[in-house]
This record gives sequence, structure tokens and C-alpha cells, in this order.
Amino acid sequence: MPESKLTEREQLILQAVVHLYITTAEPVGSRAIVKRFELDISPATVRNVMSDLEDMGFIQQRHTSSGRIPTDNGYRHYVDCLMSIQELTQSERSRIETHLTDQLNDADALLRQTSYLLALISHQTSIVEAPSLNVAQVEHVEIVPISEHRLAFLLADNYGGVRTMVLQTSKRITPDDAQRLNRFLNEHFRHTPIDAFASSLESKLHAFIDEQRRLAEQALDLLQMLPDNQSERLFLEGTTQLFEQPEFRDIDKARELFGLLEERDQIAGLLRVGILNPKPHPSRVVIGSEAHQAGFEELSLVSAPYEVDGKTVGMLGVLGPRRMSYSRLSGLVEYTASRLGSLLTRLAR
Amino acid sequence: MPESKLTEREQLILQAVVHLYITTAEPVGSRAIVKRFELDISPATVRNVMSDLEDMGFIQQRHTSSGRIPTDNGYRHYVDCLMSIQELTQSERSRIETHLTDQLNDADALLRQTSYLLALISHQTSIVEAPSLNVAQVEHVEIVPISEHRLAFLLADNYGGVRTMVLQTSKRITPDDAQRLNRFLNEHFRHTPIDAFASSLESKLHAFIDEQRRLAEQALDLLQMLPDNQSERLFLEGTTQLFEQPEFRDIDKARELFGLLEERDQIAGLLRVGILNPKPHPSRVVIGSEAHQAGFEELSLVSAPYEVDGKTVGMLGVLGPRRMSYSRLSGLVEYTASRLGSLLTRLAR
DNA sequence: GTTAGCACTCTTCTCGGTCGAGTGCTAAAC
DNA sequence: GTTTAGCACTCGACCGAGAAGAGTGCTAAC
Repeated sequence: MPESKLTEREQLILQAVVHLYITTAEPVGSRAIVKRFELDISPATVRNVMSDLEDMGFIQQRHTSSGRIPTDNGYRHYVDCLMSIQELTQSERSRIETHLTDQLNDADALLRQTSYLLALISHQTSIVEAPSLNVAQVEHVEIVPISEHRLAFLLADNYGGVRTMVLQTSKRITPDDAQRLNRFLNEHFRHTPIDAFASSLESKLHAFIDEQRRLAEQALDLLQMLPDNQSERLFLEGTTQLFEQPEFRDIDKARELFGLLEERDQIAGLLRVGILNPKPHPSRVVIGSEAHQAGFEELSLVSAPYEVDGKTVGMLGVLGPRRMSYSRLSGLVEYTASRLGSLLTRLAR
Repeated sequence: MPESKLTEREQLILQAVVHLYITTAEPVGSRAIVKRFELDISPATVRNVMSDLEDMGFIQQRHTSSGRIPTDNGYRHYVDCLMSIQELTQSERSRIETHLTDQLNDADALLRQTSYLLALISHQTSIVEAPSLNVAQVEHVEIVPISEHRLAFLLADNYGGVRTMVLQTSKRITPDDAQRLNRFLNEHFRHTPIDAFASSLESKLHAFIDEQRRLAEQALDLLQMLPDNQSERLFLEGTTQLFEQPEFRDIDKARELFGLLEERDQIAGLLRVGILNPKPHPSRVVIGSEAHQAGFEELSLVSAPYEVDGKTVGMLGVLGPRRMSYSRLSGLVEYTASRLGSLLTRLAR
């Protein structure tokens, strides 16, 4: 944890402002701080300190003579230097363990359930990203003739994820054709990273002839559309929770938020923000304008990577108002990530 | 079209109230009607007629001395007796034709695109339902071994829809096992209605032994979960449009609406409302409280069934504020439904 | 049956005043 | 030098009065 440059008293007051504002959603006054934390100093002293903190850009006033609220910088300092991550309670822990079990043998179901549970416990909006294409590998591909002119193109990755796409052909495909193609595909592309599959297949197109080649080309087309679908592999739950927050009582803010939630790509992008920022803890926090994203000013995201076989394969997190309990949610997100990781590891075998 | 029991003048005034309210979202006064439609009668006369219409329950006042707005009954009478369905313009028609082509060889993609287009042209929220389970038939099933202990269970229906589920087994499955099972499944269950597949499979479980039987039982479990997933086979687009409407400026109404949109099951149920109500036109209208659904009071739905090979297989529609252009949207929805139907027919071959 | 006139009702907007929370500053106390 | 008490000041929230405006219902005349 980086050393705070503030005096002990300043740290105390900043922490007090953050805590009170998080719980009440109201600007925090000097008297309220003294009362609530039973401090042995007078409100006037607190006022002086708050004035200093304001000069340093950690807290601000909506208008002269209102209480203070933390700025993005204030939250940032709090998260980086003052906060200690809160462990989950025993009951929360067991709740996760019972609802997130290895009964779920489908990666999608597991991810969805994780998202659901995360929203339920956090009372915020949860985001869970499926293992990303650049770490997943081809485990198995199969072209399945469905009817005379239609085929399913099935692609299974090594994390238990299965995608199916549909192909149409003008010429009839024999089961033999399909089987030969399947054998070839699996022989040559097993363990290829999924995002390299398309280009890898392209370079081997010459190995096919006739109908098989046409099929392979069509499969290639489908593969090239895969990255676009990445944002569909995002599990969001509990979006209603966000709208319950007082910061979105304002109809225009609410509408903006609603628009943002529709933009799956942007949400997916958010999970990537700050991912490089190394920390003693796995969890990351993006606060308001740090996201550099229109409409995100009132929001924050606490996220953590989850690992399969010691390798980070995806992210999950909790999206809430900037004014949220970072300490509690960091703990929750980290624990959930580790749980999901170990279940996925078992699934990936 | 049922005969209206109103006098010609009453019809005229009711129509005027509906039209004006639809376009302005403001209560309609007597003077405004005379002005806007250049009537040769005085506002006082209009007031008398409006008073009568109010007694009949077709229009109402928010408070004494405000203009009138249509009641659900008023809209109902308008839709049933007064409205004529508006044909699409040439440009709208060609827009649909170019964006909804037989290039899309995947039923899901086709449905999604339909939904997208419908939202775009209507400026409302669109709902498109996938062909329902009780009319779709098994076209092909295949169990695909993915890795030693994992299999994909692929189920293709005769409308171009493909679902994939994942199975986990403790014992290793040989390709031969899988192939034999596949042959059996396709021989016996091809053309079985999908919603009868599970029970039909159950009755034939005795034909399997050992590992095959265990597999078939697992597949059965998955099949029995299928109906629950029906609500996931609903394509919604343009939900933001709803929140733009002035009736949802009120934050509590907006929240209620947001909650409703989350409830996919209820939305799916709405499409079924009034489906039995036979009409000279294929389109159906559900107005506000007619839906008997909490939160739907301010909404209306214009829907139409789409047909494959002359058989109704699903519904699509447009969800908007009660105050919406029923005449225009009926035309749009009907046209879109017929277009989707014919494309799906070609896809189903 | 239709219309002009008019009183009436109800909402919306604005304005001024009060209240209370909270601040900043100054001077005194520690 | 730090802390505190005291006090004037600022600003938003709330309230009620009053004016404006839209629209009605009723009555009497056409």
C-alpha cells in the first residue's frame, strides 16, 4: 500500500468523509463527523482540516456552505492508501460456496450463476466476462450436417465454452465429406488460440478442394465474426440496483446510465481499464472520470481477474455508484474471482 | 371492422382527440381540435360532444378544466372501428427488403436483424419471438464428444434454429458409442415436436443400456430445462426509445418500466395476450390495462404472428407508450411479419 | 341543434420570505 | 503554534401567495 502523504488527522477526516458519504449519500459537515466518530476535537478544527483537504483536491463542496463530498481523487487516495479490504463474513462465504458449485458443468451456466450471485450479495450491478478469446484455445471443432443444405459449425474451447454457428450450402454435403473435414480440422487446429484460428485456417485453405474448401471458407467467414461477439459474452445482472441509487433520481442521469448499460462494448472495455496497474491485491478500482467514458462520471467499478491454471483468463466486477463500499466490494470481488477461477479450472481439467 | 355506434360527429371528434394526443402528448382541448382540423363548428359544440364521449368512457380529463385524453376504451374503439391501417411508404418497404435478405442463413441472426430493423423504423421497442417450441420439430440431434469427459448436445429444429448444451460424464465415451446413440436418436426422433421430445425420449429410455443410457438420461435432463429457456429466445431492441417518451419522465414510472423490461417471461406472455382474438387483419393490439399486467398501464403492444408454410410459428411486435400510432405500426408490424415469415419459410425449405 | 359569452376551476410559474445547515474568519484560550 | 468559541454570512429547501393561462361547463340567445 503506498504511503499516504497526509497527516494522521487529515487521513482520519478524509476517511470519515468517505465513510459518511458512502452510507448517507448526503454532503458531510464538520459537526456530523465529530458526532458520528466521537472525536475529541471541535467541529472548528475539523473545518480547518477539511479546508486543507479541499485545497489538496480530495474533497469538494457542491456550493459554498454545504458539506463536503469526496472527489475522484479523494476516493482514489482512500482506496490506495487508507482502505483495508474487508473480509467476507462466514455467511456470505458459505452462500457463495453453496450456490457456486461444480454441479454446473457448462461454462456459460457457471458464469451466469456467478454474475447472478455477485449482484445478489453486492446489491450492485455485476459484470462477468467470459474467458477471453485470446487465451482460450480450440478444444474441438465439428461440422455437423443438419439437413441437406445446412450444417452446424460447433466450436468448443478449453474452458468449457461451446459456440455454435450455422452454415448454408448450395451443394449437398455427404457425411463422409464432413467427417474428413472434421478430422483434418481437429488434427491441425486443436490447441490453437481461438483468436488465431481464423488466420491459421486461412493459411491452410489450399489443403482443401472443392466442396470441402467452400465449406472451410464459409467457416472462416463465421470465425472472422467471432471477435465482434465478444461483447455478447458478458453477463450483467442486477442492473435495476443501479437505478435505485439516489444519484440516478435525476431522470436525465438515469437515461444516460440506461444508454451506457446498453453499450455492451463499452462495458467490456471498462473491465480492461486499469488492468495493467499492478497492486498488492488482485482487485482493481476505476473511479468515475478515471474511466474517461461519457456517462461514467457517477459510477465506479471494482473488478478482479480470475485465473485458470494460474493464468488470467477473464475479469469480473461490480458496477455501482461512485459512492460505494470499496472495502467490502473489493473483498467480495476477489473472493468470487478466486472461486470462479477454481471451478473453471476443474471444468477445464 | 365492427360498426361504430357513435354518430359521425362523435367519431370525428374521438379520432381527433386520439390523433392530437398521439402527436403532442398533451391533453387535447376543444379549441385545438377546431383549429387543427379546420372544422366548421365552434369549440363549444366540440365541448358538448366531448362531454358526451366522456360519459361514454372514451376520453377523460386529468382534472377539471384540463383537456381530454383517450382512455383505454377510447383507444380500443379507435383501433377497432375508426382506424385504417396505414400502408408502408415505398422507402420503408425497400429498407426492410434490403436489410432483411436471405443472406442470413442463421435463424437467430435473422430474428435479431428483424428485431433491430423493427425498432429502427418504428422508433419504438421491438419484440421478436423465436419460433415456439410447440411448433418446431426436431430436425437433427447430435451428441458431439468434445473431450474425454465432456460432450456437446446439439439440437437443430426445422426452422433453422440450433441450440447447444453441454454434458459432463464421469466415464469416458467412445466415438462409437456417440455415433450409435446419434443414429438411434435421429432415426426415432426426427420430426418429433420439440416440446414432446423430452417425454418421448423418456418413454424410450429402456432401449439403452449402460453408458448410452446414462448419457440419454443426462440429455433428457437438459431437454426438460428447454421450456425455461424460451424467454431467452426473445429479441428485444430499441428499449432506449421507451425511456425517451414523456410518459416516463417520471422517475418512478421509468423504474417500473425498467423492471418490466427485465422480466423476459412477462414480455413473452404479453405477446400471447389477445392472440386468440380473430380479426380481419393479422395484427393485434393490446392497450394499457388490457394486458392485466402491473406496470403495463402506460404501454401498448402492436403484434402480428408470422407464418412458415402457412402455419403460425411465432409472434413479433412493437412495444410503445399507449399513445402511439396504431395505424402506422399495425402496417409496419404486419409487413415485417410477412417478410420474416417468407424468409424463414425459405430457410426451413 | 348550435354558438357566444362568461364565470369558474385547476395547474404552473414566479416571487419573496423564512429556516436551517454549514461554512469561514477572527480573536481568545491553551 | 494549535485549538476553540463565537458570529456573521451564504446557500439551498420549503412554503404560501399571487398571477397567468388553458380549458371547461353553463346559460341564454340564435
